[in-house]
Amino acid sequence: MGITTKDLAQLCGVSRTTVHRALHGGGRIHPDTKEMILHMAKEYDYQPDLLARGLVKGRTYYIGVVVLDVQNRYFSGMLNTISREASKRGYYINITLHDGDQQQERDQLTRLAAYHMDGIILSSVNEGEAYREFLNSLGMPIVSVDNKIADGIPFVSIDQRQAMAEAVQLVLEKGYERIVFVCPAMQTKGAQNIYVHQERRKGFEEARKGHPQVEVQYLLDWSYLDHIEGLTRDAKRTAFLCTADDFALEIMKQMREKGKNPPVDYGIVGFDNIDTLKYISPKLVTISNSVDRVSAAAVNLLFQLIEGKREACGQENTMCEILPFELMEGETI
Amino acid sequence: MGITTKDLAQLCGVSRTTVHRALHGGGRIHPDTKEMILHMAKEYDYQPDLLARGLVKGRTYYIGVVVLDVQNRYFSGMLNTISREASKRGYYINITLHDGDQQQERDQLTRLAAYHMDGIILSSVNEGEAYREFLNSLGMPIVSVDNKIADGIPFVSIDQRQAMAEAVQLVLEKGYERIVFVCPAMQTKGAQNIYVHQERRKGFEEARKGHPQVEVQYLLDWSYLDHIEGLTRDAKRTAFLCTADDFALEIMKQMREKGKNPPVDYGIVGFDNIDTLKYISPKLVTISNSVDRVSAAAVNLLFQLIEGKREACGQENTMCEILPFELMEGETI
DNA sequence: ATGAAAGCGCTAACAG
DNA sequence: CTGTTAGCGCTTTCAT
Repeated sequence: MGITTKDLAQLCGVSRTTVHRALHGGGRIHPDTKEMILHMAKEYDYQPDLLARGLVKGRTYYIGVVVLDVQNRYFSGMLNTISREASKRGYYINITLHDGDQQQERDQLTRLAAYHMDGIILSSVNEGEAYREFLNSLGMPIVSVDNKIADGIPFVSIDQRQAMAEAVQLVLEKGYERIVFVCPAMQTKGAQNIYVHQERRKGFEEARKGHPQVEVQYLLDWSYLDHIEGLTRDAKRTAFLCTADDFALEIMKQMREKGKNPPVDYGIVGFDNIDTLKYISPKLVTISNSVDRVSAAAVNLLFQLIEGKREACGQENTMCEILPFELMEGETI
Repeated sequence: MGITTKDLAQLCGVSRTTVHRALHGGGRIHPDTKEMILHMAKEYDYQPDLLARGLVKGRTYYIGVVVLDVQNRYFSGMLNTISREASKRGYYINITLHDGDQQQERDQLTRLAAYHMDGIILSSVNEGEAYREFLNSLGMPIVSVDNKIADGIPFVSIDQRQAMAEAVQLVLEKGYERIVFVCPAMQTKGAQNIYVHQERRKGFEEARKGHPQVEVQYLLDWSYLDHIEGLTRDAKRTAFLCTADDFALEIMKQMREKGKNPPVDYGIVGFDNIDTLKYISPKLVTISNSVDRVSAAAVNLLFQLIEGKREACGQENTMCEILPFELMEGETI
């Protein structure tokens, strides 16, 4: 393709080592030689071969990012933040998708390791001890976002349970008599990042305990849209509590077609605060997952691991960061 | 990190070449030796170093994708399609963002070239002869999406002009008396993929020619939202023709706050058919950019260039594909 | 101040 | 059927 250091050396009548010194400033080199070499380098548009450099240096200044899907608003926000944070530090990112497939996630990770990524940010659909072993075997710094994979794997997240509990609190304060908990994601084990949904559900269960007078219904599979209307036919004031904004949007869309809208006909709360919401009316009550902050924190943590060589996968002290969330006001409750 | 072929050779008491043969099946090798080596490879979880392989083979089975931003619905759709199409063929993608910055785009491309990507899919904010030179100097197959960069650079797109012309036709048929052409993207040269907007504008100009009785207004800068209301105060039936759905959504949002909604108070048409629209009511009339088809075609074209070695950057015959678009029915006109 | 030589891990051409 | 050798392009150590 382009010109190599060998070619440059020949053109300048010096050795490759000298060329290297001119380009990187190591050791003593005569100013004139240096200038001449740099001039030639520019002249012939020398570009270092990054594969070769990576091979010998053992680092590539790349961080690998493995997520489910770029089309998901949540992930695309994350990728933007990660990309910018990384490039501030002179790193680039290599984005790959696992599409919710557990094996694909493993494959992507081994490939990224084989390409000598300096670190990994991972939104996993795997978990457990065996997977921890696997991750450790890759021998590279890894930070998990949202998902607690296993003890010893650093992760960054918000307090999902607490967030959901506050949502429940809000709904109860408004006097709703029936809560429908919507979480179809749990059905497809492995095809979603189910950990966060599990946590949200736990938060829900804890919060409802103190309020036995409130009726609770669950919609836990992908046919949830078929049951929405039946649940809003009687006089009981009903609120839908969804573990993701997407579910809430689908419900609102379907109800609107029947001429029913929140907060008059029913109440509804989402989760994540995806930015599609800014175009939606009425404004959905939701919880901001603070994707920017979570992503930025993940990058920071990863760089500590990479550069400070802070025990990447220490068994004892799981490094994790729990960040604040925010209950977003809206018009649907 | 892991084990190398050298280690394996030592462990098995053979040469590295034999190990290589066992793993890749070239040449004659004794079945027993092969089995033994493969067994050992599994045992010690051998993973080839992809940097080293790329260095020697000159190919990485990676294609680089350079786009403005992942958060833009249009690009995220594109990335999903490209990723899936590529992995069907055993390739992976390396996604990088240029954030609308012309220099950053160049930098990303040179870096991707330095990493020996086998090909590039590019949504550019650059254009012209000088840039063509630059792209050619990279010496790798490149396909541009949407944007005709220069003669000789293959590209894939829909017929933007024709699409916009049809939108104009539709608006006129509905009897609107004033058309407001909304295209703030043109203002920030270099910060958007302005080529497509230019084309759309040309399509608009051509289509309006035959209809001098219709009043035409332009909103061509980012303060467009400030002028919306003034344009809908009189009795004239007004339609907004936007060069992107995002602009249309912003307008609808603002108007809704004033209690005005399409199609009663005004008409509005978007462009791109981003998938956020499915949650929006009333349903926006728009033009489907067929992002899936465009992306898939781009990947196909790129693979023809990569594998068939079809003249990557032939001056004479620009390889381009113009795909069909679709005018999407809706309720806002 | 400069150069020679070795090596990263893999592949490929040529011997035996 | 197997091994030896050379080389991808870069960095690094040790000599001069």
